[in-house]
Order: sequence, then structure tokens, then C-alpha cells
Amino acid sequence: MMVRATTARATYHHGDLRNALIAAGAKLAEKGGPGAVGVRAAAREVGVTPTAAYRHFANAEALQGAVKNSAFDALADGMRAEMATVDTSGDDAEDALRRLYAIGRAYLRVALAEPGLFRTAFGEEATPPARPREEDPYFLMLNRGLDELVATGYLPEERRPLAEFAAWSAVHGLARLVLDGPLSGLPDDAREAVLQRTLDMVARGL
Amino acid sequence: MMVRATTARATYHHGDLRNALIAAGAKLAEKGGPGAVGVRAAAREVGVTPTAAYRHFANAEALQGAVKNSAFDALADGMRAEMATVDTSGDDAEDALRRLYAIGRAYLRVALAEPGLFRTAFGEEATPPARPREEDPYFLMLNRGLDELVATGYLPEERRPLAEFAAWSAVHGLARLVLDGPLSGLPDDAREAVLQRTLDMVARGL
DNA sequence: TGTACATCAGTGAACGCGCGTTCACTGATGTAC
DNA sequence: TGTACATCAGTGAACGCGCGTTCACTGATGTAC
Repeated sequence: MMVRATTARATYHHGDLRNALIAAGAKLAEKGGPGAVGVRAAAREVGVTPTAAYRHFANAEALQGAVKNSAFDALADGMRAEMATVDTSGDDAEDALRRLYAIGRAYLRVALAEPGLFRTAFGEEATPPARPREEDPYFLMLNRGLDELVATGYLPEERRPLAEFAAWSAVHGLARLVLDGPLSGLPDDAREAVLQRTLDMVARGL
Repeated sequence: MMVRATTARATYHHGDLRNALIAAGAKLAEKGGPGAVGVRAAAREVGVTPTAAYRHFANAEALQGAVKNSAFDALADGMRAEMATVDTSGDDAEDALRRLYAIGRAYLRVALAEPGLFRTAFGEEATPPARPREEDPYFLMLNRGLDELVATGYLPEERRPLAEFAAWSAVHGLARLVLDGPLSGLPDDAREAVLQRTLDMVARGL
């Protein structure tokens, strides 16, 4: 009559242990950061023997890699949800720019809401994740936003190349400085002002 | 007749164990990142019993905090060295802008040259370091650079506020993406192009 | 439709490791007289 | 200038912990006939 960490398992076989371990890893990452993700901890969370995990992952690094990927997914999901609330207003050029701002805001918001996952996604752990950067949804979002800016004439076509990296760097850097860096003590309104200033810089400078 | 990890100690008393431990911690951080900094490891490096370390640091966290501070120092030193090689050329406004670019370049260069220290400085470890951000030399460097831009008329005074954070975010973000993030696989020339694009964005957008 | 058996997915116990931290201790240093 | 003694800065041994990983095993599942 022990209470399992998550849901009790009825059968001897788990059914979907691999994904359960990844989910458990993500939970561990959420609170505790990338360092908290391990084979034993994840197995314990699921209510299974550590050895069982080795059926599904060659070693700890493999599990961490999978969790890292799932952290990226979670961030993308968070951004999508955030983006869904952006409303449009007539003018196309205006809207395109507004969406770009929204992408930046969403990025920071998600980072602050789920710091552990953010740190895990961009942590130094393990090997680089298998997924190519180009396919990552949040990166596509950003690229689409920039393409729109070109389409509506805000951004000259000759300055489109590499713009995604410059814009990403700015927002990503802010997120990291606020999360773990010297900007971590910043009160809410000051942080908001810095974000605004940074996004303005990006919008002007691209 | 054992060879000590660092220099052999002649006397029973070390003389400057506290600083030696911090230096050892920095060395551990250099290769191995923030996670590699610990009481036992640092003591071993110095050639001293773990217990001895507790004379100088209340606990592991205290040591890590000190090492973190020293990592900031190392980065500032690296940047200073890098900056010393920037040559001037007549025009004041031109020079001011050139120096701002140099600061950005130096930041990335140092991060790439000593990734472990960079990660340690900006890692999530422990409590926030005691030192206020305003006093950190590299931050002063950046602020001075921006002030020059105002003085030479490149940057309108009303856009000076918060510019330091926006500029910092951009370069810091690039460094992190290149170091541990999805931009880590980038070949040298591509990275250089992205850096250039990012700095251009900053220069235009501020 | 039933059954023998291969295969799959777990268990349970154990290993060695490095970690942080504490204990009672001893060697070295400095200071009061 | 010498010496007794307090204080300081180390040693050495031990603790408990969680980790990754491996071993021989057993319960559950699916498939060929």
C-alpha cells in the first residue's frame, strides 16, 4: 500500500516507460535544473527500479538528451500558447512588427515561468540534441515573423540574412541574464523596461 | 615524496589557503564547468585535507560563490587584455563606435576561450555573488563605451538609458547560444558573420 | 482454440565512486610577561 | 632575551548520501504450430 510518486502502476509491465521516464526527467528539471536529471531519480519518480530505465536508455547521458529535447518542446508549447493571445489590428506592417515583439515577450515569459526547463534546454549537459535547430518550432516562429517584416516592407530584403540570429541573441541573452545572471535581482517593472528597450533595439537595428 | 597537484607546500601552514582554494576552484571550473567546483576537489588540487578548507569557507556554497566572483574577475581581465589591442584612428565618433564593437568582440572571444569560467560566472550556482553588478569592470567598460557614443553624438542622449542592458543582452545571448546552445556547431566564419550581424544590429538599434 | 516456448520488460541486490560534513586530534605561530 | 601558553591552521578517520551501472533473476507477453 505504498503511494507511488506519480500514478500507481497496475501491471508488471509499465506500457510506456520510456516516455514516463522522460516526463519524470522534465519534472526533475523543472525544479532543480539540468543537474537534477538522473537515471535513479527519474526511475524513482516513475516508481520503477533504476535498472528498468536501462531497458530504454543506454546511459544517463541518453536520458538527459531526451529530457533536453522535451524541454525544448515544452518551451515551444509555452510560446505557442502565449502567442495565441496576441490580437491583430488592421494594418499589416503594424501587425507584423507587433508579432515580432510578441515573440520576444513570449520567449522571456516562458523562460521566467519555467526556469528549470529553460536551463535544461540550453544547458551544457550531454551531447547536442539530435534535432537540427532549423526545425525547432520556436525558431520557425521567429523566422516566420521576420519574413513577414520583409513582406510588409518594414525590413529591407538585403538585411534579412542572419537577422534571426541577431534577434534571437538579444532576447535569449536577456532571458539568461535575468534568470541566472547579474540581472536576476531586477524588480518586475525594471525588467519590463529593459525588455522593452531591448526589443526596440532589435526592431530598429535589424 | 609525493608530487602535489600544484606546488608543494614547505610548511605545515599553507599561508594563503583561502586564495589557493579559490584559484583551484577556478581551475576546476575552467575545465568541467560550475558543477566541478567542490570542497573536496579544490582541497585535493591544493594538496590539503578537505577539512582544512572548512577553516576558510563555511560550506561548499561559500566556496562556489567565491569562485564565481573570481570567474567574473578572470573574464574582466581577459576583456581588458583583448581591448588593449584595439587601435584608434583619428575621428572620435568613428573610434567610439569601433570601441563598442571591440567590447562585443572581446566578450565573445573570452567566452569562447574560457568556456568553463564563463559558465561559472553566469551559472545558476549558489546565491547571487555579493558584488553589485554596477561595479563589475566589464560592465563599466560597456557603460563607458556607450557614454562615449553619446559624447561624440552618435547616440542621442534620450536613448542612452538602459542601452547598456540591451547591448549586453545581445552579445551575451550570442555567447551562450554559441557556447551551449543550438548555435554551438557553427563553423568559425559563420559565427563571425553572426557576430557581425548582431553587433550591427546593436549599433543601429541603440 | 490451446499450449509450449522465446522474448521482452521488469525486480532486487550489490559494486564502487565522489561528494559534503563532522569529530577529536596535533603541529605551528604569536604574544604576554 | 627567553619561555609558557593561548590560539590558529592544519591532519586523519569516519559518517551517510545519492549517484551510475551491472549482475543474475523472474513475471508478463506474444507467437508458431
